Amino acid sequence: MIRVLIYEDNPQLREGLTMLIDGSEGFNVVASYKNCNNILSELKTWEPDVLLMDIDMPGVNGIEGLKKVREINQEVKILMLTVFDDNKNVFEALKNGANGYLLKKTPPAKLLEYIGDVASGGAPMTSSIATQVLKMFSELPQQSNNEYNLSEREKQVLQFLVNGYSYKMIANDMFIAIDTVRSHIKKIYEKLHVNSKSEAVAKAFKDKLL
Amino acid sequence: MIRVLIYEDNPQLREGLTMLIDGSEGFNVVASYKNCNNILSELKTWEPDVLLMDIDMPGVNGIEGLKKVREINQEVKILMLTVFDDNKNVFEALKNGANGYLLKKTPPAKLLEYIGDVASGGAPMTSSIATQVLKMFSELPQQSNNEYNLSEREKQVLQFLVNGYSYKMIANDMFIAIDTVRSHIKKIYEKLHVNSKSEAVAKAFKDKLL
DNA sequence: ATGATTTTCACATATTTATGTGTGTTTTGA
DNA sequence: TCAAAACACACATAAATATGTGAAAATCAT
Repeated sequence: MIRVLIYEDNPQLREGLTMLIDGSEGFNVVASYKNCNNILSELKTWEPDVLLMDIDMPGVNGIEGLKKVREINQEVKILMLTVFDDNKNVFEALKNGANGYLLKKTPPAKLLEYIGDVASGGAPMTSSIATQVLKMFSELPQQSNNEYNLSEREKQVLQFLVNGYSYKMIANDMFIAIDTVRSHIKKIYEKLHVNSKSEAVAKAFKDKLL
Repeated sequence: MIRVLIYEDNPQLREGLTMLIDGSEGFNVVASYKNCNNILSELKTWEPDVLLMDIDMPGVNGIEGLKKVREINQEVKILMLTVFDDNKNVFEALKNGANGYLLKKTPPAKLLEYIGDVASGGAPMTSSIATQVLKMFSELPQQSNNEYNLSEREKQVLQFLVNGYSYKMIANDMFIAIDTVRSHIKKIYEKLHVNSKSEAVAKAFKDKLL
């Protein structure tokens, strides 16, 4: 028996969801609320397996509710529900540990399947949500093949620079003379086409050199 | 009629997939290959709607094949197939524009459904793949709430620092005296708890301040 | 084996940066 | 309206950085 707790501000939809889920074999709606203002205590009371959480709710919205729950409970599965596949919210929800993300227009049969999925450790997403997730991934900065041919020693020095070390500190930590540090850094600047420490550091971050 | 092109090195599986898909209403396997060494010309020849691409293949592997295709073609839908849900490969594939990611153990009926999904613009993923994707998201660095209370002017100056400007250049571009730049920077260092330009730049990147 | 690259160090110097201590306006929030 | 920031500027000085030139050992690749 999968214990489901529902957060949904629209009374009709809340009722509908409850009827649908509660009326199905193996599912049990333990409670439903119109906002998640008291979500933490409610969670403790009902000990659900799955949370169905609307995104757009007055008061504490779904994302905030999600965060609150995840601060104290990593176990309960959380399925986000939304009308629109709003890019920003999807991203926020997934980052904060939602287990799945469904559009409200998902057909009832699918919805039950998804709830079962998530309860058993899966991560259901409607197709359109998954499309967005993939788009986000493909928009991630490509691991730059930027090949500056830094030597091992030069990479080490650059790492120190990134960590905010002065020449003196680098010399100490690497057991070499400060003039050697200088010459390494001069070479690094040549290879990176920069001419200051901060530019080198910036480039190291931008191009993920380390 | 959905035109499917298959890349799979295992002959049994290749045959099996072809039989299954070709024998189904609305699907047509235009060709199948055991590696993607000549994928670009084959793509041109067959003009498929969907590419079924195995990840682990001798010669050019699936990820490489994917990259090759996406360099010249953003239209064709690409479904990655794999035995294991290997974290690294999933990530690489999604970053490089795969449209979906399936485990080979996916039941035939589901497989056909997924191919149909992807052909119509969806992004099918098996539940276990989706779980991994979500895990990656939740492991992304949280958008730092780091509130250093930098003033507008200070943010501008920091931006210049990140871009490798010297005090002199900043003074020029901001139409203020170099001593003013100094005092801004001193304040910035206080707020960021650093005491050098490169540390400030590094912190700006790490904490995504700009 | 040997030419190329890397790593190491030295000396010199101009520029930039970091830090301290002030002084004054202007903006902003309580 | 009044204190607290923010913004602007000045002068001074020690420290760090950037740049040049040169050169010897160690390591690598063909």
